[in-house]
Amino acid sequence: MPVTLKDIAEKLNISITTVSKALKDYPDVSKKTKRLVKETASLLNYKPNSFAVNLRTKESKTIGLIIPEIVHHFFSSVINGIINQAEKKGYLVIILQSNESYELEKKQIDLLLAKRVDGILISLANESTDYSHLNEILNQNVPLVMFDKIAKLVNCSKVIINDRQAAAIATQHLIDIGCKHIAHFRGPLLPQNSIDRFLGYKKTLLDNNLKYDSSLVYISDDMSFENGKTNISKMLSEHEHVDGIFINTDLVAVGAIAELNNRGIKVPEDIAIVGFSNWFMSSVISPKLTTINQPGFDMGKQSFKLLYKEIKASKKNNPLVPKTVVLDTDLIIRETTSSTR
Amino acid sequence: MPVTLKDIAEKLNISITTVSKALKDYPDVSKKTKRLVKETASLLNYKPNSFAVNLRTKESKTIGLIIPEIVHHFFSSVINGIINQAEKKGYLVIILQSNESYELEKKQIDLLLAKRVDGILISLANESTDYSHLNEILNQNVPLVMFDKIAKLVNCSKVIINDRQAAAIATQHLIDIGCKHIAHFRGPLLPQNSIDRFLGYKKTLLDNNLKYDSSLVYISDDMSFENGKTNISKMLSEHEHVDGIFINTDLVAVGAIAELNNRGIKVPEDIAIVGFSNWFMSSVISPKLTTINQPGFDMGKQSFKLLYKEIKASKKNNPLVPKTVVLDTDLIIRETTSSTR
DNA sequence: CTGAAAGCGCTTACAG
DNA sequence: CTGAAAGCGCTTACAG
Repeated sequence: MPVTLKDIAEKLNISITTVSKALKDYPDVSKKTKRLVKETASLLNYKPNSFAVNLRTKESKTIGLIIPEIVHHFFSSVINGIINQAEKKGYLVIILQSNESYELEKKQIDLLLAKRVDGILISLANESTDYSHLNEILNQNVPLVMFDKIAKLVNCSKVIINDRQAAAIATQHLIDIGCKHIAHFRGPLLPQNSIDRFLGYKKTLLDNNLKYDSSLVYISDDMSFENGKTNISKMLSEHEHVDGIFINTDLVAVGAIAELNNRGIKVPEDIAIVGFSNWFMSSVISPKLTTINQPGFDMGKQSFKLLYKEIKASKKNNPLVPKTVVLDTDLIIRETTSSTR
Repeated sequence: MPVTLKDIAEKLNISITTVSKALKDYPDVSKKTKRLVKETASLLNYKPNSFAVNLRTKESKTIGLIIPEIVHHFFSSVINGIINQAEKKGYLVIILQSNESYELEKKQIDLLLAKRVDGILISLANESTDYSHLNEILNQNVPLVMFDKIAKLVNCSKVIINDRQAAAIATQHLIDIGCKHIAHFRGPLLPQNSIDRFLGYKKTLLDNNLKYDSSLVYISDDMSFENGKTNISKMLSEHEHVDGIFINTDLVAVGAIAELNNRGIKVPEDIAIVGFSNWFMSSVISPKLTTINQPGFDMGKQSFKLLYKEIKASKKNNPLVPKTVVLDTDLIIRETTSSTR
């Protein structure tokens, strides 16, 4: 049986109240009593029963995190940033994976709300179009922060990168090294970041007086290695002059490069490529991938920090005005866009 | 304010007791009352207060997971297997990262015990030599299952692969394709799987009447890409005839291959390589890496299953005899050991 | 079939 | 400086 306040009180012949106050350093307890209580507590290896504390204080120092996919370099970096920062502030993190499914995401939010976590961090599933489950969180006054894959219309704090700008920088880089016919492998239609990267690509073409041709835009349904291969095959059968591709995510880019290698098409001489995310893998393949570095760890850290502030504020019944933090990205130039291989 | 049993009771003019029993389908409540209570509960959107339930039932349906590193293909697969299986059984998972540090691991175990999780899953940090923190878990009668990086001497259930056998198969494969001077890049000295893989390598050499030369064994301190490059450099400066290397983990192998590529040394013609883990990356580099496939997802799944059984048993005060589950691995032959490139 | 009562282990407003 | 008491929201043994 675990030791309780009662055990300490009985041992010292004082009240439970005094024991509790002594342990929490209330000013109205004598030094002597405090010393005695603390000694006894550590002697008996007393640990407060968190279940009771939770019930009394109505908080569990636990937050929930829902992520589309854990086995994913970017997201696991974000997780790392989150639990790192959370631990510093004394919070634990329950992690759930939506598998890009709206239904699962919804169920998991219910789970976390039933669990009465102190706050929720979420990166949306690609499938999620309806936001009632997210508003449900806000209705219950549970602090919510969205990151990376967000819903613009939900009124909560967000941590994102400037996808449109990053995509513009990537596309401009292809133009700068001389590409004239630039294709784009985009993500699914719904996620905001997939849309923004596409818009950044399109705008940059037009800003440079290059023609935008919608048939040069290919969709990677599940953002996989295979998608990269099939998109390349499709593209090559439909277009002859493509000399550069801006690809929504590194994994697809790696698949694309593999297929180009197979076909003996030279990267970057025949077709230059820029990816997105800066997975570790990208620096290890041949040729090494030029890509946009996305600060996963920092995104996790900032997301928790925002959530933490909201938790504090909501405890004081003093809710914060939602805020959007935009993190910097940078272009990492490697072999798939440099001719000095 | 969240709805409580009391709210429902007052609305229906019955007792809290009856409401509670009706919701849990106790047989001694009339059908009519049950219907009424359930209707009202769903009308008011009643959710049991988990804090109160935890305090009463002394369980939280939450387990803790400590892992050395999250941003790691193998471990993130294990996490995936664990939370997947846990969710099916109605358990949530709190994840912590030890960063391969013994001190952190110890602190995190304290955290989880203070939190009174229903059970703990752990894969040990490389640094951990002392096991008192693990025995502390057992002393408090909290179910514990170790996986992958285990301590043989701790008396709990375990889920592992047969590292020695897998290493033997990898080494034998190098011998079978004709290698005569086989080096080994091993992991740090402490972890059991690093020891076992080394032993499998050594034994296989001897079984094949090849000489075991300890100077052909190099240590990768932090199992990094860089370790692979520096080990290769060191090895090439010390030995001339090496024609095969069995490398403890894929990331190091990828670094090794990169360095060999840089130096114009042909893989597998000059030096053949077998890795360990089957990271996604391994099938994407050039040449593609022959490796041992380690079933991460399944290891997570089995670990949770074992823990779940122990939780059930310990609730009935009927503790299980610790059990070790050994999962199968297989050799994936790719280009770094095949001459048909 | 229904309900009063005890109790899980804390915290804290209040009295002395 | 100390402590009795109420209460957080449930569950369940027991009485009727």
